[in-house]
Amino acid sequence: MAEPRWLDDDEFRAWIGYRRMRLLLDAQVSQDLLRESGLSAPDYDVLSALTSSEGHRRRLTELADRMLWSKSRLSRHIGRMEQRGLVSREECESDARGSVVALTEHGLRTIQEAAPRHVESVRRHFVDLLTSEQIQALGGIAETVLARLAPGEELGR
Amino acid sequence: MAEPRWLDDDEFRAWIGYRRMRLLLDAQVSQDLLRESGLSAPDYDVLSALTSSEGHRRRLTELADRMLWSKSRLSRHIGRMEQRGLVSREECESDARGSVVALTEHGLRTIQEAAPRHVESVRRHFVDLLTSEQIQALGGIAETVLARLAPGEELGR
DNA sequence: CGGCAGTCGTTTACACGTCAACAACATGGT
DNA sequence: ACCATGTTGTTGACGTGTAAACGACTGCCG
Repeated sequence: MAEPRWLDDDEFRAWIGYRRMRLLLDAQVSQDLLRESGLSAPDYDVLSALTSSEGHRRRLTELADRMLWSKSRLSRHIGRMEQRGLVSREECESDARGSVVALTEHGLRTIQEAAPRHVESVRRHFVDLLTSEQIQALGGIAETVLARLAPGEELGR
Repeated sequence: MAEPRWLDDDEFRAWIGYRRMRLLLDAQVSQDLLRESGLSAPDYDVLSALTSSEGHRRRLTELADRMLWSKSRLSRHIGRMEQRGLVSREECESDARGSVVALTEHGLRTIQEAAPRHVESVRRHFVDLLTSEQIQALGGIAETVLARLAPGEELGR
């Protein structure tokens, strides 16, 4: 095998820094979320995706695709969240195989209370530490990398 | 609760972009690693940390601290890697409670063959897509965020 | 219509991580 | 030397992710 192009110092710093940031930042934000709102990060993602869906409900496969989760994973997770009363399963009218996942009243209140604290946590450990130039740079970096990994995806609100 | 400072468009783009990049980039790089070298990302991290240790061996707790892993996780993972002949456990001379984890001949060959392919994968999906300004910016971002989460850590080679 | 490839969601078996408890040992003060 | 306290690495119980197989159902083509 030909000698590869090893990473130079800047590249190494960026890659290792990214990996370490990913480890610590996600752990910290998840911990805050769990302590302050009783939600795991995946819980929050599910509730968040449902909140921004029409009628606060969505087909299981649609939801899985949107979240980039496997159907299996989502099915299991929805089962657990259903036990806790955060979401509910409904039959799909147009397809007898299908399931529709819906936000419950309790789930809605939970995400509404969790969201502001979560935003504060993200600010505390991340956004507020960076300059607006850095924020823009990171947005551009993510966009570039994702354009290759997930063509045709938008980072819309 | 007072109305929180919601994220503006740039901040939202950076945060969501980061989260989605983390999801897809790590999945892609891990998949390459497993297909090309038969190693999981955690496997690679362990081998990598051992390779850059004196004598290709290290106390279990030291290794766990360095990797930011729990001792439990490392102990279990070392057990599995031992089964595959990648590492071996030795008794510690200076502390009868202790274990020393050592790279085997097979483990060394494996990481040496895996490294160039892994670097190529990181380049393909990440480093080579970015300008040197973006690489430097990301290094700075990670450094800033980590300074708060892991005070007194260095991103040394 | 009838049949059949394909999709939907669930489930089974397994891999892997965490937390808490544990035995074995180290360490420091008296 | 002795005991209290803390550390080390492993383990059991558990929660959660994946891959593959599955039954139920759809939709299309002959």
